[in-house]
Amino acid sequence: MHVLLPDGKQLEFDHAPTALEVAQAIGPRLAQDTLAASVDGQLTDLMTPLSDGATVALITKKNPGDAAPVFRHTLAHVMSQAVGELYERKGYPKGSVKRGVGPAIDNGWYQDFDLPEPLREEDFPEIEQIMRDIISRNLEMQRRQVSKAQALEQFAADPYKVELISEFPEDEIITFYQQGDYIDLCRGPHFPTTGRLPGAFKLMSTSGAYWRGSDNNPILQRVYGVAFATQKELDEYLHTLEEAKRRDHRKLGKELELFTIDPLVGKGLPMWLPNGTVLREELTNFMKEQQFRRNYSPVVTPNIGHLDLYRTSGHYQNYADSNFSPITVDDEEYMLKPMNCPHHMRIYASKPRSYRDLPLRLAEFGTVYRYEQSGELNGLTRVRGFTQDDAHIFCRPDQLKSEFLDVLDLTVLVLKTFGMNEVRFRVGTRDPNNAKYVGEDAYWEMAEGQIIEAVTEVGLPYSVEPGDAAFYGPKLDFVVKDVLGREWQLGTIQVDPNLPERFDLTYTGEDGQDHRPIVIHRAPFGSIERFTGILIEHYAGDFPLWLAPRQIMIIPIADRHNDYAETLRGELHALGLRAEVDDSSNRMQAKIRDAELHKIPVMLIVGDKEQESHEVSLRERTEEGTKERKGVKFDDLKNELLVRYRTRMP
RNA sequence: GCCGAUGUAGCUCAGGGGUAGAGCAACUGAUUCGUAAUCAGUAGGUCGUCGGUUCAAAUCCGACCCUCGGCUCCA
Repeated sequence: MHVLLPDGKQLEFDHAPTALEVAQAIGPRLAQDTLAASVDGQLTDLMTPLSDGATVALITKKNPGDAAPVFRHTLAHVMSQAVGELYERKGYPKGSVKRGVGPAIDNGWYQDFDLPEPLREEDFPEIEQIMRDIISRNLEMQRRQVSKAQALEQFAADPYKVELISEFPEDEIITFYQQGDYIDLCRGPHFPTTGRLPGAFKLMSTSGAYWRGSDNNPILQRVYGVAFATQKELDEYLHTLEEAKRRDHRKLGKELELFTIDPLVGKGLPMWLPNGTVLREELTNFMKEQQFRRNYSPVVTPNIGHLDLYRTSGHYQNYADSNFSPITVDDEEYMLKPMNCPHHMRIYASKPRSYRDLPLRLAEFGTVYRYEQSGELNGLTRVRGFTQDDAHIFCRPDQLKSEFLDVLDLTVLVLKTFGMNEVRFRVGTRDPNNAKYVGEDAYWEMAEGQIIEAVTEVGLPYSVEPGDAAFYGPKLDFVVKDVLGREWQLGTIQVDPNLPERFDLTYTGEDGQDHRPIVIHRAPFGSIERFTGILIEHYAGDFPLWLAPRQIMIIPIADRHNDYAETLRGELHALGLRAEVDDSSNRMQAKIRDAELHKIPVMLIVGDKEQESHEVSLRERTEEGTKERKGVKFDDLKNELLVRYRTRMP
């Protein structure tokens, strides 16, 4: 038996060694400082026997962050043990705490419990204290392997573990880990001792979670924790959470008076306030301009449709759970529209189409209504009524790729315009083993191939995710990462031969025969509500000039400058710029503070000097901070602002 | 929908069985000031809703609603 070290050195053993034994063979000091190992690139612990010829890189106290998933996992066990001890302190007999799963996740871990009485967040400090105590006991994490029968006996008192073990194959060797008197079924890996665990952890929250993720199962109590190799990283993470709170679009939406959600109107039904509407209209104008250039044809369709329309499209049957219930009028049934496509299909069908008419690009800012579960509703990002920047491109198979390329081009322009630089494209293809996908193999191969060709041609980074396609065709989603590293799914492009089929859409080809068009569904913003929510957080409310609902605040230093300020406001307004005068009796400093708090990007300060020479003093909020320019000719500034606005520069 | 937490003035929050509090915002008056808070005064609340306990409920109990954190779902 031998193992390889990263420097190419080879170590011989007369048995399958663990990574700890490898470390000991190199030196006892190293063995003490080793936390985990990377074996053939896979994170492993020190207690697991290695296979012959494996390459072993030891992770030591020098860079403990490399072993983060391992110590997070071990901390889940330590917390699990601590919770057991807490309930003993509360007077419950040993074994009354039952456990679900407890994996490491991004930034930390969670552990599910079935508890005799719910855990409260007030209990966190005590649990953390017990955890620190367990760490200071420096318990050894022992790895044990038993047969399935022995495991069933070992965990007989814990129904959740029994359920998991029962599903293993009969001959499976079952691994569990033990520290002190705490034993848990677990695949590992773990730190060798609790004493080597970092102290930079914190219990964050508790919530309910269904056993094995199914709402038919009992609900367990899940406790979340975060952990890092160093206190500094933990502090940074907590700071990021604070930053996320500061950027929260629900908070900023209220402060900047962008939108409101009123229970009397209905939950999940946001109303756009004047400031928010200005922002929304800037977004839709941008998209309208682009669609005009790309020869889209705008259409408008009603907010409800006959139930037969959705029976034909399949939306009524396939998405019954998330539609609003039908409305009966004069013995006919109607439904709030959950998608715009069925209406657009009927517009296509409203007259005979020739191959010369294609591609036909029907675009609509269409408002749709979907019944989202109440617990899902969230500000603007998850709502029951929203508007899509929707379009359906009806094309011939030979036009598919060029149309797809044009949609991709538009998408990339959108991302660039809003400074969303970290973006990921996800090509959802069919899972060949899943029967839900309709249509012929030849079609799928053609459509999937064309999408991947188009994405490659544009030179975008993409991943292919089998099984992620819609049941009728492949799709392309774009996912952006924000400044805080959170991912948001924006728009989507889907290729669909199914709806033209269901609606029996045809065009007359060159050959005089009827042919079936293909439809591309696309929505670069996706939902305008959701996109706006993401934009608010992306800019932290500091919108670029063209998007800022309140662009310019003119600040007269004293009342005698109000008339001059009002003249300037009128001139700016005549150019289409959004300018206001703060003619309150506040001091200039207070007016500036007020404009700052409202995140108004441009402040024009005018006093005696400016009034005499038809100038302004400029104070701007920029990404780099406050920028001041004094003695600026107003006529020059007017032009500058107008150009910036029209060209959508920051 | 499920689990848990929360709900006091427009906003941020204090109070906790016996007359409802502060700061900011609003309004009125004074002040006219050079790059993030001028001073004084006035007004503002069915303490989420409904019910119960009590001589007395914003406070204790119950149900419901909204919101928040998760779970599940997302054409």
